[in-house]
Amino acid sequence: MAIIRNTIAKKAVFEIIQSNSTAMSQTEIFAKVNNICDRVTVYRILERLVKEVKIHKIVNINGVINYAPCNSCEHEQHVHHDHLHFSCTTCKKLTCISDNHIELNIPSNYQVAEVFLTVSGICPSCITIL
Amino acid sequence: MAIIRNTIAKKAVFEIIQSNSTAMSQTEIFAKVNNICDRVTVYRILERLVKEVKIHKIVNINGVINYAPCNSCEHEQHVHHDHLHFSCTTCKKLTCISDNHIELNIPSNYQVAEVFLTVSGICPSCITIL
DNA sequence: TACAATTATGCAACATTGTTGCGTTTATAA
DNA sequence: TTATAAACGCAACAATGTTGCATAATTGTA
Repeated sequence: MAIIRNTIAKKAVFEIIQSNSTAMSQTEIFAKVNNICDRVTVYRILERLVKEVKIHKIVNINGVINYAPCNSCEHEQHVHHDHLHFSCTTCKKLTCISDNHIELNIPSNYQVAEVFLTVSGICPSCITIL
Repeated sequence: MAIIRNTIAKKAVFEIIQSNSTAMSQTEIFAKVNNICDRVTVYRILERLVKEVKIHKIVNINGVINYAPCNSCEHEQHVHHDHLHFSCTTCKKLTCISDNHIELNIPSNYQVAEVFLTVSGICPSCITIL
């Protein structure tokens, strides 16, 4: 069985993700990590944090993978029934919005793992700039 | 005003997308195009078809952009309230599933453009293989 | 405290996906 | 048939993500 290590770089990456109000891409995270570790290491740390269910992956509308802390993930199924992601087409930021209910109507021969509800548009701060 | 041309390559790409049961990536489409045109041309054709609202873009859970025909897109707002995308983690195929209702509860200071509802998991054909 | 085991890292190289510039070709309207 | 703008090919580039392998670091155990 694998022993999980809590390294300096891993702690730093997790801290960065947790303290940010929006989801972050690997590029953004690496920029904030201040050369504490290699680019590849960031990828590997993110992979581990996802596996440990400390963060989760969200794809924004451009196809860039973003990471957000898993605060409200108490349920083992990891299905976010009240969780929505807003993907801003202007600043490309990905924001989590709670209190959204989804009713799924999927044929029973599909095995559902995760539900991603992403809304594209313009976020409040970009609207005010316009 | 731009004149839209219906070239051989464009017709071929559209035909490929329409005749496939699942959404397709640029790579898959290019593979089926049989060297009728360049890789870059496929990208440009896809871009045009999206602009003409003949196909639409969907991002699968890996971040790869997929394209599907726009059959049920009658409404100009282009918001799919009854449309869901199933992203298979095994075969990576993206399938459209209808008859799903989403109730959105987004703060009014956000300007919504499109809604993407993607469900990851295992599709029927991959379940039977397992 | 020192050591062994194995997890984690750095570096280099590569793979995939998508984009841009520019000169040439081609479809369409007149 | 021809002019013109749209579409294309090619080459080069950019961004994002992955893999292999040798080295470093952490943690449990002696």
